[in-house]
Amino acid sequence: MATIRDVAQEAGLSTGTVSKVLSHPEKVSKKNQIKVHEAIAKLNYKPNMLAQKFRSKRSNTIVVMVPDIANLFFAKVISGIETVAQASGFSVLLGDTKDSLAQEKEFIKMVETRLADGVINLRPYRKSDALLPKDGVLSVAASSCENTPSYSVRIDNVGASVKVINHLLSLGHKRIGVISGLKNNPHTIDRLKGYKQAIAEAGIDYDPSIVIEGDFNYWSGLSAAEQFCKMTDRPTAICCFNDEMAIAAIKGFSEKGLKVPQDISITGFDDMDVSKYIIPTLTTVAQPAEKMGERSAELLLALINEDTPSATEHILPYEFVIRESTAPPRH
Amino acid sequence: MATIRDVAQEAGLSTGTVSKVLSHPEKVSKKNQIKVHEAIAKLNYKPNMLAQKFRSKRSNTIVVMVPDIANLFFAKVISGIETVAQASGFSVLLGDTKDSLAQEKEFIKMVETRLADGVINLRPYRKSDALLPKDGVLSVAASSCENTPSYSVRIDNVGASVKVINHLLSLGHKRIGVISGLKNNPHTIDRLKGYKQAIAEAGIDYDPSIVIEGDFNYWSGLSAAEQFCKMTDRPTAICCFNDEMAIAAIKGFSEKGLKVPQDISITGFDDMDVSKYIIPTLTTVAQPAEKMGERSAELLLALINEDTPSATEHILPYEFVIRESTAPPRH
DNA sequence: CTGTTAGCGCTTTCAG
DNA sequence: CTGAAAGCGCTAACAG
Repeated sequence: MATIRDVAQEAGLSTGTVSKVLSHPEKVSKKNQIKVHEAIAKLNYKPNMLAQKFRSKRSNTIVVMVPDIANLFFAKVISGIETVAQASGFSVLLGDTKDSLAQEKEFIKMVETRLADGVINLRPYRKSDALLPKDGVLSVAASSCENTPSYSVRIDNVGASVKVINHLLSLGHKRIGVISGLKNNPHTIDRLKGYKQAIAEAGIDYDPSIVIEGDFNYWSGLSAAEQFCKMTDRPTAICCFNDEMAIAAIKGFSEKGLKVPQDISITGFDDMDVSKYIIPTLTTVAQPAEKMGERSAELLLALINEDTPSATEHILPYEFVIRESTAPPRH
Repeated sequence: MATIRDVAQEAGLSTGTVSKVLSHPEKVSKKNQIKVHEAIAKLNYKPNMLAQKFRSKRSNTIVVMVPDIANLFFAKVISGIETVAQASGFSVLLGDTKDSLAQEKEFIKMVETRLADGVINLRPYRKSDALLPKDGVLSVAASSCENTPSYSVRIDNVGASVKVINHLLSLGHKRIGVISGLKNNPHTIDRLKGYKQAIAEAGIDYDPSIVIEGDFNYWSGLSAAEQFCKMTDRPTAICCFNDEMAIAAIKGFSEKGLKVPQDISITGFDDMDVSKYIIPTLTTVAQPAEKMGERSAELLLALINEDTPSATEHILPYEFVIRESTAPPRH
């Protein structure tokens, strides 16, 4: 394996000059630049980046921690991060934490040990369970929630939730159920806050019996739908806290002979691709996933370059998409 | 930032001993181990992994090249890779190539420059467009196709395709259409080969007019369905080369008033999660995505450890899942 | 078991 | 503009 010294020897120059040709060619005479490039070609020399990074104390790498990479929303955020990172010559180290705090610690250690320059966390978290921010660890939270204790990028979950409920109210729904995420999940908390706020404004009392806890996965949506079917005073509309559970609910109600949206309206959250494919297409809140990734990466790179970002919280616009799954209630 | 020398000084020992405590503690006396750990804690020392990797010439990193990370199938393969890599103390560097060969070259360079020990490629390729294998670059192809010129992991695409068509034939279908992927995509080639093989065996002539080229994306499936609707001698069943196009086709036919499966049967490929959610649920070929990722990682790690893997081609079992979207044709 | 020492391959002053 | 030389922080002989 050829080293810089071999190249120097081959070119009849010093290692310092060769190094300069690679990083600051304008400071080397044209003649010697050519000599060096010829030697590099002849020896098929590839600089050892590990040595380069070690020496220059810059890893040019960021780590992205994700609870579950096989989740389309996260995958899209990551895609946005990659775009920005690549454009700046940064690599992204993927950290699939499988929702384990121990794993998160492991990945944070990567930046403490200089393997990476900073970290983007895709798990939403509040002060209580926050491993971040941490001294000496540059970090930003993507897809975060209210009161995130560090640089963060998110949508206004509370506002989006209010918008969904107002849409249902305006269609004439009075009894609106919820399939939420896990109780202590930050997104659940924010979206539930919006729900309560909206119905309160409409003069409707909060009825916990029609707020069923899900876990953002398909099966929990299905089982919630079954529970709703058994109710004597069933809601005429259900607001689901993500698309996956909404799609499951549609399936669940259909199987019990209820038609969506004629018999019951359903809304989602996220706007996954499939949400425009299914029958009926889903009314939902579109999060700008790729954009959120891009912004997070820009923020982190700014931090790494010791710029001070303009703001701590970056709240991106969402879009409320009305499709076929919502309609006025039968009376 | 504390270095190993600071720790050595604090503990009243040499750097060699400190280093050994970290890597081979059994070769150091208990007493000194304690001293070292105390010094580490006191100084909040974190070893510089960049120096460590540089010195030991092992990056303990693999790069995964993926054409599009926001594709659930790939995301699942990656998840499998992560699992195995993490268990062996390896990190995975994510390389979203966005289908660009130039980007692939960039990522391959990472292993040539010792930033990574090897690479897993998720884009299927043949000899013609192969950047890999390459001297000095350990690599394995995950989700590959026939005639992949390197270590590879895949399912038997030809056989799976035959199975799908035989299922449709056994239901009584005689005119079976195809929505394929891009013509020169290796998976398209393998699956089309299976299709031709199966109808030939059934004594049916190949009719290119009912084989419509898609691109594995939703919109191409939708437009193909519309083309089929216009045909006077429309097929009674359509074999789609992935689930996304199959789901689009179901939507397309439904919009034209055709019922699936009563009026037309549809099959997919991949078995994405949504395929069991949609209405009707989709008959499809389930690829063991996570397993494929795990196997690929195991293979690459073996290569890195200079073991010689048992085989070059690893063909994993697929599962043919019969659901609601296929039924006998109306006559 | 412990300390000493010689680098890994590269970048970066600093003279010339 | 170029070369010589001093390390970056760590590991791995080797000698004691």
